[in-house]
Amino acid sequence: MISFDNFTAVDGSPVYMQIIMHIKRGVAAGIVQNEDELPSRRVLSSLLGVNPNTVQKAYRLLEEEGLISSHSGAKSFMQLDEDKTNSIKASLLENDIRGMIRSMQQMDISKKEALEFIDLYWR
Amino acid sequence: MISFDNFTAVDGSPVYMQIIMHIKRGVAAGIVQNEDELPSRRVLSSLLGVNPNTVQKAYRLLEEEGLISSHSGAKSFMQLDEDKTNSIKASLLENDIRGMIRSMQQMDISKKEALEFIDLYWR
DNA sequence: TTAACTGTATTATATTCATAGTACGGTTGC
DNA sequence: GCAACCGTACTATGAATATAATACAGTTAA
Repeated sequence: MISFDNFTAVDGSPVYMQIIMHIKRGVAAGIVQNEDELPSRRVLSSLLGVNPNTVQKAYRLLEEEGLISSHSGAKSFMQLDEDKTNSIKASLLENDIRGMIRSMQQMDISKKEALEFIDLYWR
Repeated sequence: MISFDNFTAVDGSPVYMQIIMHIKRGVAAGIVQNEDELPSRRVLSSLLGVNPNTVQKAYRLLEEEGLISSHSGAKSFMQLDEDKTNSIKASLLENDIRGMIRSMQQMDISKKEALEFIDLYWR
């Protein structure tokens, strides 16, 4: 069962998008694997304190991406292969890193300083 | 006059927030300084291709933060001192770095790998 | 079999973000 | 003085996000 233990829905972006990202980061980390069972819409919404429709939207979009298989009445499962997993990992990584680098460069921070900051804040 | 040359309004977050961040990053970089003149609401909205109300919202929030002084009929100017500038820089830096580190840790990336990625993507 | 759970769908409401259009009075340079 | 700006304010509209309350049919385990 995919875990949402360390999920915190408070970063400004839509909750349904945060749910999607939580799952994709799990996939990128190898924590979420093919055929893993997803919490039901009702269970997850109650766990996160959000509306079932919000979870349904996240799951629907993931299904449209081909990462989840859902069938009426049955539980939902991850539908992954090596290609999908690799492509998710690569895209998330590049996105996050490029975003942070753009920010730091706009703040006129040097690469050396950036590396030092990361070293400092990493725990 | 504060420049919006390299501004691109397409990162998912609200445009008014992107305007605020653009200015704050300029402050953090030392490019935007005390008493610098801001483009008028109408001029900037037309430059960015957004509604004047969107720019007004960004400016209003910056004024409420004490970073801008506006008076009806007159142009708007930055209102900065060393304390404000330092606090903006520190807060932006910490935010960006912590966000990126959280992402990379969720993806199970090691600190060593993280530093290598930054080194690779920095240009 | 049947009760409990599942996915799915619908309607209604509220808030935020952004747009469009208009208006009013203050400031500034010619 | 006056035209051309400026900040500020308001109403109306629409899309996106999220909530609430139902409803219905498929699946599954006791």
